[in-house]
Amino acid sequence: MNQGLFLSLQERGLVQDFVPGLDALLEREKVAVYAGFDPTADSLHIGNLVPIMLLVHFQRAGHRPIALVGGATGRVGDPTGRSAERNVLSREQMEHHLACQQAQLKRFLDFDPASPAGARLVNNEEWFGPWSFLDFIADVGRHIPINYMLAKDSVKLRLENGMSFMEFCYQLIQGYDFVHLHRHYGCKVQVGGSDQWGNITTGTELIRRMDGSEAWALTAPLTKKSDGSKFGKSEGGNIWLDPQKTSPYRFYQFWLNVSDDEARRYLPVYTLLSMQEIAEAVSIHDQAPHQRHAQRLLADDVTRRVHGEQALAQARAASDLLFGKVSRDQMMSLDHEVLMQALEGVPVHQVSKSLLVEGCEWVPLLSDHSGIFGSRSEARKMIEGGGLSLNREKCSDVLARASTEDLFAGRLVLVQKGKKNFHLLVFED
RNA sequence: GGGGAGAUACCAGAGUGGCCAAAUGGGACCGACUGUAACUCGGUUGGGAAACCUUCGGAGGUUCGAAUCCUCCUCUCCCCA
Repeated sequence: MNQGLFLSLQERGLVQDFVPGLDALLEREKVAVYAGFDPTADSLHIGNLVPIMLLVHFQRAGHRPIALVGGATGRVGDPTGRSAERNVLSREQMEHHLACQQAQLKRFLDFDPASPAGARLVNNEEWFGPWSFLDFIADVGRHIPINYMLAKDSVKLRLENGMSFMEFCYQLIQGYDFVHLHRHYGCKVQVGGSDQWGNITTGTELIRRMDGSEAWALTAPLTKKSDGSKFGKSEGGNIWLDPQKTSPYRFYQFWLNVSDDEARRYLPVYTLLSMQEIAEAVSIHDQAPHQRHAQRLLADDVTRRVHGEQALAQARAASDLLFGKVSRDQMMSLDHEVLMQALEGVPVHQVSKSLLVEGCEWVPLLSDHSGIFGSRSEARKMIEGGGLSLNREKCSDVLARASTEDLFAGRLVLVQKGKKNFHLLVFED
């Protein structure tokens, strides 16, 4: 616990690059530290979690975090890691995105204005909004050599295929954010993902040239999955923090499904557990890898922090229902409310109850009537292959007919296509 | 502007008059195994219970019969100006 913040971040695998002297600075004084967030979507996603966790660690060590949402930078567009110019968002869209992201950030950081380490939330639109282009190039542009800007990877890589002047200027905009925060909030450190290194150092460079003052930077390694594929995506796309976009159940499942190796690496990065606690957990995990102790710990911790205790409980209940050893009878006896919560996010298909009375066969019911299967053959083949379960009981008879006995809660049937694809069939009057 | 090659299912890619709903590989999905894993193995991958129907860039044509031959059109790639 007495270990310095910097060393502890290093130990957790949160340090990729840093400006020398940062270590000493953090021991010497309490500073303000900022991280920026791009308003490209109406929710943050788990890729944003790393810079957020960095800010959290800083705050816990008594430093003041500043979360910057990029109203201005969002209008320009960061060229980093992009091969083509991206679409520009409308102003209304961006306002909406910013508001959503701000609300999410408040879950992680303590914004108590009375505390010396109370977090601040700023929008760079505030200082860029009223500024004219001429003023900007006169006040800021004169201080930076174009060779310096051209040398950045984000620019170099794009010179071949061309990039707009707007995107070229991006690093200056972000760089000036740092200058502004340095002047008005005494911000001395910027943190971000390692892809932001170029943009961040433009900021420290500007501070040096414009104010003759020193500033520091720290970047965290970009999280990569062990197979090298991109982190934060699943079948359904990005894993968002917004429960409307990624249900707590999906979110929980994402973490629960990471590999052993990933779980080991993610625990220090995405949770606040001490290294000792993590070491103990990993040791328990290694004794019985199939129990996936590490994944459970990770999923519990992250889901709890992002979605809260209640959502976590529901996500776990849903996981038990869908993957646990819940039999048909047990399921039938479950409380309707609990069940519906557990099944939140499962696609719902409505069909007429009259089909049931007629004793309709399952095959047309699951294809023509509900659209769960694209065609009858597909449904039939799935049944023949043993891949269909109704209410967690395998259905192997192609000619089976639906009856009222198959319903739970009077009107529902849980259809399971293979192991992981669930659909809820609702019989309407 | 001139010459050549090509367009086949989710992708890649065989097939050049009937045996073609179309080889093979990849992907995807399912099953067994398993840890809601990896690996491996097996299956499925246009519709239809079936007869059979609709598909091989588009539109016509030849033929008993066309992915396959002919005509036109659209698009792609390559070479020469």
